[in-house]
Amino acid sequence: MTQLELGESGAAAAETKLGRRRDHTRDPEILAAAIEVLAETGFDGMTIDMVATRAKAGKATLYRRWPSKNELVIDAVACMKMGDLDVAHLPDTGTLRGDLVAMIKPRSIQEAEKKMQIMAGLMSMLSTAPELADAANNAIAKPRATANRFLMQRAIDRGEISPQCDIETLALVTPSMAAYRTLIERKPVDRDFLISLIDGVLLPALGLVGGDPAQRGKVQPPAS
Amino acid sequence: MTQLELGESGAAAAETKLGRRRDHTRDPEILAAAIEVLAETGFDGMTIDMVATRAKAGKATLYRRWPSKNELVIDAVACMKMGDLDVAHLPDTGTLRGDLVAMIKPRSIQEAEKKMQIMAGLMSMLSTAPELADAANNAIAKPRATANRFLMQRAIDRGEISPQCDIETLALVTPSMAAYRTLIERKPVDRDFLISLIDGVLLPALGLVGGDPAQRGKVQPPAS
DNA sequence: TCTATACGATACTGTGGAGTTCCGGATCTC
DNA sequence: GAGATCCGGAACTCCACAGTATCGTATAGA
Repeated sequence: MTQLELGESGAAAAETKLGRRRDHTRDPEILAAAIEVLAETGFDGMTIDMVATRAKAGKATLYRRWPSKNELVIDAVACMKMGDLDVAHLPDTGTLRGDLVAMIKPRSIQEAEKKMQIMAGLMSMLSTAPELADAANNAIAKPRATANRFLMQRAIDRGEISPQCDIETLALVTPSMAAYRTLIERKPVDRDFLISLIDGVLLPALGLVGGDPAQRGKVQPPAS
Repeated sequence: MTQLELGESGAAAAETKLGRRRDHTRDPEILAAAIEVLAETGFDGMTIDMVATRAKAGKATLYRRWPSKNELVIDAVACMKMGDLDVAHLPDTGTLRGDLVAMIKPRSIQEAEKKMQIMAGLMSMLSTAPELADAANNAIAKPRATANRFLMQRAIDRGEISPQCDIETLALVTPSMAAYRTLIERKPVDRDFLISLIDGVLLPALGLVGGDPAQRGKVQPPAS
């Protein structure tokens, strides 16, 4: 956003006046390189030279576009658009469990893990750059929770689960626990893990059976 | 552990031979100072001078004990013992909900938030120092999950909840979601949030009612 | 074709922090 | 009290990286 504003409004007039305009066609490559390096080394380990080299650009070129390393990173995170989690592309299998399981794809797992790497790399910067915290939250964290919320709301609408359910909180279960597992436990977020979340936490909490239907009815009433 | 071994076995003999031995009485203060600075500035923002100044020690003194900044931090995290989550001190109210709610104390919330600050500060280092990742996980993450698991197992033993429940996964719900909320969403982990986890996720998933008993029975059978 | 400008590459500067060395004074042991 | 050693403090070296300046080249526009 930052550089888009500059590129499209302020600078453009001056650029067309004389000679050729600044070549913005390579900006996406630079931003992508920044994201890659960020994911691999973290914000503090990342150097401008690394990004420039990876993007096959000169360091000066980067500084012609972004005033500092911080601005570059903020822009890179804000412009980061990964695979679609748009409402239009979400699965619709007819049952909530079907939908949730259908969202487990190797591609989306891999993407989520990369997002988490990026988030880990940003961690040290988040407390001192609130704008970055927002950008990271919007690009990395929110989309999955939004998708979950949508699927659950649809399940409520068709009467599969009770409208009393706390879907606000439940929509955060998968992203939270996947983040915890990746960032802190350092274990892989594989299919088994996600299935155990669905069948061991989400569906039971929503009043649906988990994995083993045999456990239905075995639950005792609460000691009141 | 590292410095304890050195202090008690190898170096001790040499130290007693001549003059007085190295004064290890101030090590805890130094480690505590390191933890404080770590929580405030993160690993990369932390300097040895900051730690030395805060501990009212000389920088050279720190290097006499730990060979590098990394070792110091690893030791500080490993030796970090905060308020007790020992099994012996856990609440026992007779019901699982009572126990879980009894664990919500301003003191423990505050402590958990500090732990998360530390974890955030360590994040950038975790991928390059596996030993640190283990130390951090043991000191920061595991204790709360262990406590939750103990409370749930006790609830199983007294027949309050089904033994089929996936308590392994469910024990991680609170720490995971609290971590996500602190580190990524940057919202406070307050009592309301924890209560909504207990009543909106944990208890329903365990087959107990959540907050509002009126919703019992409204749940439809699963679409099979 | 000519000119102006942006480009990539590279050399340079300045700063900040890791790790080292040295010193005067305090403290323990004998 | 004497001797040895460790302490806190401060000055020092060394290096990595942010940010700047320069240069030869490539290319778009006139």
